[in-house]
Amino acid sequence: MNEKHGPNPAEGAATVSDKTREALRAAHLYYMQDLTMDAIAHELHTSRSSVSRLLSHARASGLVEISIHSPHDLPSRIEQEILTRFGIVAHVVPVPDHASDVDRLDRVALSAARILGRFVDSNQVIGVAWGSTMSAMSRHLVPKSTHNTEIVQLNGAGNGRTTGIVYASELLRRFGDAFGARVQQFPVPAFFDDPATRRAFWRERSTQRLLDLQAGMDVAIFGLGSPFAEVPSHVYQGGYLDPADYDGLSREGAVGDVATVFYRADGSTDGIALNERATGPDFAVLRRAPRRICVVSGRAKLASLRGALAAHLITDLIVDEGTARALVEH
Amino acid sequence: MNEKHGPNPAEGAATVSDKTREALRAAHLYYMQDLTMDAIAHELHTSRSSVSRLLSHARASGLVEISIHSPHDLPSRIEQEILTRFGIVAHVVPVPDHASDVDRLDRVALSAARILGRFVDSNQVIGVAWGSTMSAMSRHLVPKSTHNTEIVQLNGAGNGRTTGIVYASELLRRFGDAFGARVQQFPVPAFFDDPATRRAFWRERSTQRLLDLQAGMDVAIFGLGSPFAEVPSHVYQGGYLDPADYDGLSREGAVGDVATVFYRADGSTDGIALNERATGPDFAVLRRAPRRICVVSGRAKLASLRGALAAHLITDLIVDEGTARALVEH
DNA sequence: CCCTACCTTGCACGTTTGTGCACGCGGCTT
DNA sequence: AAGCCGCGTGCACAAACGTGCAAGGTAGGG
Repeated sequence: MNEKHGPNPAEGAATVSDKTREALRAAHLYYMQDLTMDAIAHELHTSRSSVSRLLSHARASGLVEISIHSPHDLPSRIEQEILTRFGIVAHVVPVPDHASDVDRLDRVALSAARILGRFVDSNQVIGVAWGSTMSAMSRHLVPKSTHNTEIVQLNGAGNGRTTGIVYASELLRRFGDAFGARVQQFPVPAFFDDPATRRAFWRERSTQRLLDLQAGMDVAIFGLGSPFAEVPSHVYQGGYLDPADYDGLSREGAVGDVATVFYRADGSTDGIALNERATGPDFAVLRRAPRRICVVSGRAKLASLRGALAAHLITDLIVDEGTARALVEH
Repeated sequence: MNEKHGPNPAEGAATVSDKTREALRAAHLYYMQDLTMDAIAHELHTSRSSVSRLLSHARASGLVEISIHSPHDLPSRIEQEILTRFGIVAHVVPVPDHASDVDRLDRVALSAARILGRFVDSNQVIGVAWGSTMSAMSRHLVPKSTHNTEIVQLNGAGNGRTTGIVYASELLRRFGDAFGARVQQFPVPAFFDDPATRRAFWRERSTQRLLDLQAGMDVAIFGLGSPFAEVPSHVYQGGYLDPADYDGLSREGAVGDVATVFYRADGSTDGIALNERATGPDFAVLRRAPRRICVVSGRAKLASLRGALAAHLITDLIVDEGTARALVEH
């Protein structure tokens, strides 16, 4: 309801850098020297609670980075298997089999958000799709300061009448904030009603500028849609598609989509009529990005995932354990 | 009450890798997904205490790595200053000014041990000196598995009648264990009584082999001795040097030593008689190592540090804050 | 086969850490 | 000037965590 903007340039500049400096020192003392927060509070002439908060801040703002290395002599069997079978790097997120789908998605998204920092760097163009997975991720991003990096929206988000999902602009803004990057919105609906409108729009110079950015992406980040799964992705709930569309997709054998562009189990897209109205990048464009990070959770998306792999859309996969296991089981 | 779930009824060799695997999973759940230990215990079908121990193991064995990045737009003033003034990379360890010398040394050593992992890698020869600083470090090393790496003792350690300091062999063994590296002992006293003995010994083929290794070091790690400080380094306490030696050092203007080799404030070593009997590598040899990591704590070693800098012995410095500050103050 | 020594586990307790709340200090508005 | 508002602080309590200890289980040797 309220805007929490407030860089506060007046006295904020000194304060914020001061706080960071203290947080840095607290982090050193806590993580490098194993002091208790009490001891740190004493050294910093403040209270223990403030130290607790300072350390929270240090973690949340990426001053402290916690990474997990599996020893080289003990590689994850599944990740190894995925690498040899599909030629992509997998990050398998451990989630118990009995977890609910929403739990699973949250936990995968949280892990993904924390891994993401490794892929993002200065002077990059980063494409971000839009969906429930990306939305969950956006809430947990660990900031990392970069220069001259741009966040580009990959597909339109249509109007805002969604089911509690944050709007695309909010999502993009979170990515931009986390990395100190400029954000390029793509103010179009998820699907045009008429292919002709799309084509016309695509000829606009402002659209062209954005498409050019997309074509030069260094990193793309996206989830997968799976239109015929028991729990359809949220793109299919917002009223973006009507029964006729579904019939069409079904007839054409579509098994999933990436940023509103649909594909079949073998990765092909030709002849899927709905794609003429979609707003996401053509796969040929998408594949020009050297790193293409896909975040998936839930066995319901297995068919989608297989299709996306067949289409070579993925170079790095972040996936829950159950789905990963199902993927490598023949 | 227990043993409700026996995953591996028959086992033995698998237990250690099993434990690591579990620790890895626990670490993922704890550090990437922010679950509580309780929740993890439930997912792993064990008790909370076991999870606590599992996570301790994960940290202690280097499965989990915690690093601290100061943001690029907020570099530590002191580290920056040292870089421009001396051309070396400094890691300043925050320690309150009122800390005792032993505290200071412990805390710097702890930090240094945790930073060390960044410098160690496979297929390297790593020279390690011997002293109270290195001893303290050795107790906190974070394991990192490497292949074909060797730890080489830089200077002799004499007999074992030391003041509660672990013997050199123990110290070296700890380094070797931490990195899965072979250890090359150097079974000689810290100082020979007679320069001729040293020269003779140096001609031995077994000694030559070790000297060759030293000459090909990739990394050297050492503390600094400061013979004339209020609290002399432990090399000067073990009865290695007698009053005549001290007189000689004093006359020659020695301000410190690296691995038993003494130098003056300007970094020169020529004409310091004691060096003829020392067992550490000549500075010309030492300087062939591309990375030379020096760990220092306490203002008492400031003169030593200045001399070592003048001699260009250091490429990476790990130092407590007070000493760092004193170093850059003119 | 049994015994012993060692290792692992879970429990119980004390310590350490996270967080809602009330207070106090500016700054900004009226 | 007064008052409101936002922010940071410390307190107090609850939650989470670490660890000594004793019970049980395993391996290895007699």
